[in-house]
Amino acid sequence: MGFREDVKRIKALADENRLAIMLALQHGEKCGCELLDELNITQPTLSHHMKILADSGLVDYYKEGKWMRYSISADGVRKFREMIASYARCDCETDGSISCGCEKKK
Amino acid sequence: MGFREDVKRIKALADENRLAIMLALQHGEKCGCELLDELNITQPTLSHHMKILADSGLVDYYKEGKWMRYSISADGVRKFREMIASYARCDCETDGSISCGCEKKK
DNA sequence: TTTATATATAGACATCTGTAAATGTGTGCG
DNA sequence: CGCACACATTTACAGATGTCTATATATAAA
Repeated sequence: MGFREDVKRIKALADENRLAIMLALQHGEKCGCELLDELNITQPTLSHHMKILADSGLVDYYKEGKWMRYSISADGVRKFREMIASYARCDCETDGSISCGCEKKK
Repeated sequence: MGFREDVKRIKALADENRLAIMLALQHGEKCGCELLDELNITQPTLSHHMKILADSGLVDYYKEGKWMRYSISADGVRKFREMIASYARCDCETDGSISCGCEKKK
């Protein structure tokens, strides 16, 4: 029972501004100042959100001159969706190959 | 730009106990007292979490005698994953049929 | 009816979270 | 160098969230 890391990653997406950022990045790389133009938040707040998204693995980044270039991590979003699917699924979707150690009681 | 409802649904999954509950329900219906045995929380706290999961649409429920029977909502988890995928995806995964009104600036 | 069981609600409280103002760091230009 | 721009960090604070205790409601059994 160690869901802490998954909770942290899910929380990365559990914010209106961070959802808007994910959409804004879906058509390619952008720098912080471009994102700032699209969101009604201050620069420190954006910096805060980008750190959370980057830490979660959903967003990649690199520095170019004085700009930070942000982009969606293809691998990050794929793994994220797989993680979500491991919790948000029902019995009719399990393939039977996954052991969970559960016992029916009574 | 109204992500409030999506944020609310994502937050429903952003908690360690609620993740544990989703796993506990993956093999079929359970009542509250069964879930209580598996989680180290008090009954009011479980009641609180079940309300959040039910409100999000991830969990179905009905009352039978003095028991509340909880189960994963097949439709709920499917729609949830689709919602997640609309945010957690990259350019290489878009099919081009989705208009977003974005303009390339500069 | 009394008692036990299952669940919900109300209230209090500590912690977490998003936000902005102020400040610091780094880069590039003149 | 001095200055402007892009971004990060620190600090403070209001509001949200998870948790419990206490209490209420509902169902069923004795």
